[in-house]
Amino acid sequence: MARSIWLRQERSGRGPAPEHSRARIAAAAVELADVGGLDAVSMRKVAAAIGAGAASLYRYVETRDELLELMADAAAGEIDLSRAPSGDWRADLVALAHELREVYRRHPWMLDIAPGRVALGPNTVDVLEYALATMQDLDAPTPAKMEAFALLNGFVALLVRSEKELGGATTEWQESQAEFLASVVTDGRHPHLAAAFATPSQATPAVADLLDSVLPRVLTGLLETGGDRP
Amino acid sequence: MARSIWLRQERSGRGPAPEHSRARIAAAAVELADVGGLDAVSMRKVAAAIGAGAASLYRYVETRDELLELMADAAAGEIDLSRAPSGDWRADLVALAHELREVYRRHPWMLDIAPGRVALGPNTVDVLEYALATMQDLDAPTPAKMEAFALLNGFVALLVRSEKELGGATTEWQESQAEFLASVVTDGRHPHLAAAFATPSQATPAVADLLDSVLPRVLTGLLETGGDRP
DNA sequence: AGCCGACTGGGTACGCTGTTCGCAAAGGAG
DNA sequence: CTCCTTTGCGAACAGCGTACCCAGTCGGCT
Repeated sequence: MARSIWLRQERSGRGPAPEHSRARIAAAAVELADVGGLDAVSMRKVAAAIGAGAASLYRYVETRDELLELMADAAAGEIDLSRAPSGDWRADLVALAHELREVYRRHPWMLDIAPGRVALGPNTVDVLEYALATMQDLDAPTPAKMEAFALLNGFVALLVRSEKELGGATTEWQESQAEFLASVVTDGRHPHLAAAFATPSQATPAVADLLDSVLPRVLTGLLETGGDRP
Repeated sequence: MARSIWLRQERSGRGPAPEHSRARIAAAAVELADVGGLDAVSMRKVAAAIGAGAASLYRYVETRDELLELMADAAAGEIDLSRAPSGDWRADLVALAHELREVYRRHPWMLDIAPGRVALGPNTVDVLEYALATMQDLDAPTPAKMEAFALLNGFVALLVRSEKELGGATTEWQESQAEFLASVVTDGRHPHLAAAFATPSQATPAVADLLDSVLPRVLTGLLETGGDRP
């Protein structure tokens, strides 16, 4: 069984010192991904970015997936955990969600990484520790707290994903999607969908910030088993 | 701009009749993915599965992504939409979520496809139409209903993802993750995490079915703007 | 009836990918 | 000073998505 990259030390003592560092490699990879998406993160390109040969990268990382782990954890490291928990766990978690959202916005490729494997590294674990600290006075079973954290993460990812799809420049792909949708709307067999598109975008309330409106409700529902009402 | 595959007709009239069909191709690709994941869905393998040359696939599909669209829509077609809306939109949406979850469970590769591009095809659009029909008596702005559907989808995906990670056979990767976690727990700098793992899994309530417990709350929060309470 | 032109199937090839292997060079430990 | 571990990396391999081109096939028009 292969040990996690975080359990292998960077320097092995003997032999020549490595010319690069995990941090530098991760930074280079993140930069590439920020510009060209995850597809731009190939072993050859990352190696070239730090001025190394492609095969040399494998001295630092066992597979490409491990490189992605490095990147994800580097991104998690951007979250500011210095603010002490206020005592209001709901507010603290929502604040954490905001912070997380900024990370997702800065590094959209995280959306293509996160779903698959959660991949905890040192920084990710620190974030989890912070979330648990936030909930320390809350009387809820530990698994529920874990689920709450996972849900928070997934919820934020979902939000950023949809805001990336809706807003922003209209891609060619979106246009062809819209064209198909138009043909569906006019085929007569989808009345509700047609009605939905007939309304003149009735004063769209600027997509209320679901982070502040819905997330607290979700967390409450998940963590406060007390006074349940249907 | 390239037209959506759903706007191009399968048969072009002139010339020899195609030897295969989109449905057959999609079915073969789905079968491959069910067994070996999305990685097993290569143009060459799919082509071989239907007894064709690799290059021939491009007569039916413009890119591999379009093939994935075919697959996703085929999966969406497995959802049973025959039950008429009951009048209780919440119950109907939860039932739809259950149906959706079965699809995700049957076709885990959907989890690696859905996040990126929502990719509406004929079947997907039918599901959306059904969801809207379910909410027709509900007095909420159309965009909110759309968000609710997207959220429902994302929520189900999130759930299936976590149940796939937690349950099931312990992979080698999970073991190395656990090993790292153990080292973190014992390093003394993560007290809350340590405490979380110290509790003897206190009567884990079998991960209550979040679909029935949390989803209705989320939907309520999103769609019922009335009597708001902090 | 015959032919033209549009269409399908698919072999081949290109550039890219992740990864492995083997070897030369380098430097700490004894 | 020597030995042995470790590093860097050129070359190679299998597999990928995709473009190109040619041969063969058939529908529609004349």
